[in-house]
Amino acid sequence: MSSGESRTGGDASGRSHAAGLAHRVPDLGALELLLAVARLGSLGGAARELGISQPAASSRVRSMERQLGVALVDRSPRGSRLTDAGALVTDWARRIVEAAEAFDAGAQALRDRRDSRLRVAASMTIAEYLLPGWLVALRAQRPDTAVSLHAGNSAVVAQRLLADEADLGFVEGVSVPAGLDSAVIAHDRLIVVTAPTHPWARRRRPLAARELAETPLILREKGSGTRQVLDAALGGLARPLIEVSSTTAVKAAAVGGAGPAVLSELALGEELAMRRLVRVPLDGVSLARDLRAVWPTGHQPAGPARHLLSLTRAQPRT
Amino acid sequence: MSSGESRTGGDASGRSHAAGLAHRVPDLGALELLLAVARLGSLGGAARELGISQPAASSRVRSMERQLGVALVDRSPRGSRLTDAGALVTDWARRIVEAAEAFDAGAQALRDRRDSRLRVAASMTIAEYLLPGWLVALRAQRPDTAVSLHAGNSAVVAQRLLADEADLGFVEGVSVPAGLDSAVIAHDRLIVVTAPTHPWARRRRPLAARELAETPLILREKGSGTRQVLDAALGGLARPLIEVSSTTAVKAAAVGGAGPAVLSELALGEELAMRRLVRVPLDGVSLARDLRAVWPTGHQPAGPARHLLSLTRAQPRT
DNA sequence: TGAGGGCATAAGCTGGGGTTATGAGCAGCG
DNA sequence: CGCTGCTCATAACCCCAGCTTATGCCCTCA
Repeated sequence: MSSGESRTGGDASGRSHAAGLAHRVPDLGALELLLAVARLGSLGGAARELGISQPAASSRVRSMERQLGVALVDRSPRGSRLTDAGALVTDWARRIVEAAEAFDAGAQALRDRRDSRLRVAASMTIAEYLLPGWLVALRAQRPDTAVSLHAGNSAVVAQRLLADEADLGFVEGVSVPAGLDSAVIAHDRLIVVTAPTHPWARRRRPLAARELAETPLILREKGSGTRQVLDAALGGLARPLIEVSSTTAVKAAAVGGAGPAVLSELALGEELAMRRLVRVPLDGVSLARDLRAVWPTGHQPAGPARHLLSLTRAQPRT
Repeated sequence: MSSGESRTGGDASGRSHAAGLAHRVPDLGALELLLAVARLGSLGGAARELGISQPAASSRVRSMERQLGVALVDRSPRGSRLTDAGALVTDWARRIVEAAEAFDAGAQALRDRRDSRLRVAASMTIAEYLLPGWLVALRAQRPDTAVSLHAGNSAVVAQRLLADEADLGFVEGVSVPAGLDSAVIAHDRLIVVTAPTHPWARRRRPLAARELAETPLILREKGSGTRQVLDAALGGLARPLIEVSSTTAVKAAAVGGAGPAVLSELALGEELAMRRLVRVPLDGVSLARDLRAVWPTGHQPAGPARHLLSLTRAQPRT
């Protein structure tokens, strides 16, 4: 423990800010409560909706205000309305709660494995970024559909479908595995990104295919959908600088300045918006790829599978 | 209680699922812990990083696994690695934690009001959707910059800047208030959306400007940036079906099927992706608008203001 | 074979969040 | 004009989730 003590003083380098997040952000229950208050205009009403007592709600909101150092609701003898700051906080809180809903829907699908009526197999990128949203939507419309989820690469997805261990699959590879029918549900594109400090970040002239092929890149492992597409586009030439097994690890390496990386734009929303990574324009190579729903040839999706499929269509191009 | 029971049937309805979210989703502390375990490959290491004891970390992860009904980490005598399911869960968890970081950065800015070195005034849409991300990035680069935030419409932003109550402003209106210099930092667009059940959702032919002007719409109140742009584009003709004072309320009404709504595409990411709302193509009207940073004429942003400004540039068009 | 890192178990404390019971401010109505 | 009904606040009490320290086992490596 003494070693622990001695370290504590240093306050964990740059990460000290993130460390106490949980102490500075109200917990999910409190945020849900705040949303309910916003919607219903009354502490007591919100309490009833969440199945707790009115004093509990009152004290919880109060302690949230103390924690944030900001008045969130105007209490009056005939109801409670959000303050200006409260409205803003509530909007930010909603993002957390929505992320939590997606988490919940996903986690439920990982658990339900046994008796589920709809068994889904999906590639990692889709399972990470798209599926939770679909599951939330599905649950909203058909709350009683138990879904199970298995994530793996294209080969695994195909295998599970053909072994009747899954009813519906999603793949992101460049080709559709044999024995499966498919429908395109969205378009994705791989993009080249670097840390803002990298020389390429300031390039104006688009990168040529050859340059990309000749430069060592941070990449997903061979066999991943992302890698397949890139190799195909470059003619199998992609040179790995580092090879890692998750999108997250690729991003971490790129943000850390290890070098240029190639990633699905699906995975890069936040990083691009916050400029932790910047996109490098590319010329002469098309890294577009289709995201597809797949199912065993002949077995048109029906029932819950068909319903989920209908939710995934027409991903808008913003 | 009994009275509570009887009422519950009424409006809770679809929302019943959301009620217990906090019981089904691990709290932020647990999620942070999971991320640390993923990054460090060891429970004890993660515990040290978060400043808690190793048994605390162990038990916390265990109870998280119990709660989710899924094994998340493979413990071995020489470290812990995520299981496949654990990797997926961790990725979903990261979204929650990121939303929480944005929340925290925003909340901090609402609190710091007093002694802050950088005072920001922003329009609602920007404060809601863009600013928290910028603040997170700013904090990552300059952890000691205390920022304060005041949200209001363009007029309020201008007033605060001119009264030297703010150092930097952000507006979304159609024109730049007098006395201010500005720089375009991003492009936004208003779009027409309806619930998927609305007849317009199935339209193939784009909507003409006249049709839009003649149809009663769910709108933000007069004076809001959104409304200004729409009125300008239609020649002051927009007919309100319902007028509400927050983006959220507009979305809620639209999702509920009250009618078509006009909203910033910034506000609609989730809703479009999950198809709670669908976009109606529009023809002959340009609802594009610039988002601008503004400051008192002559007072070029310097110091922290300049730095924040540099983070906001070049919002990528996806 | 002993040192060290990693995880688990056990026993005990603390506090946040819950409950019930009660009071007080304000609106609307017979 | 005072009752009824809605709101929120305060007080006193309880419980358990999550923390701590102390310990032990397992495995690896020098």
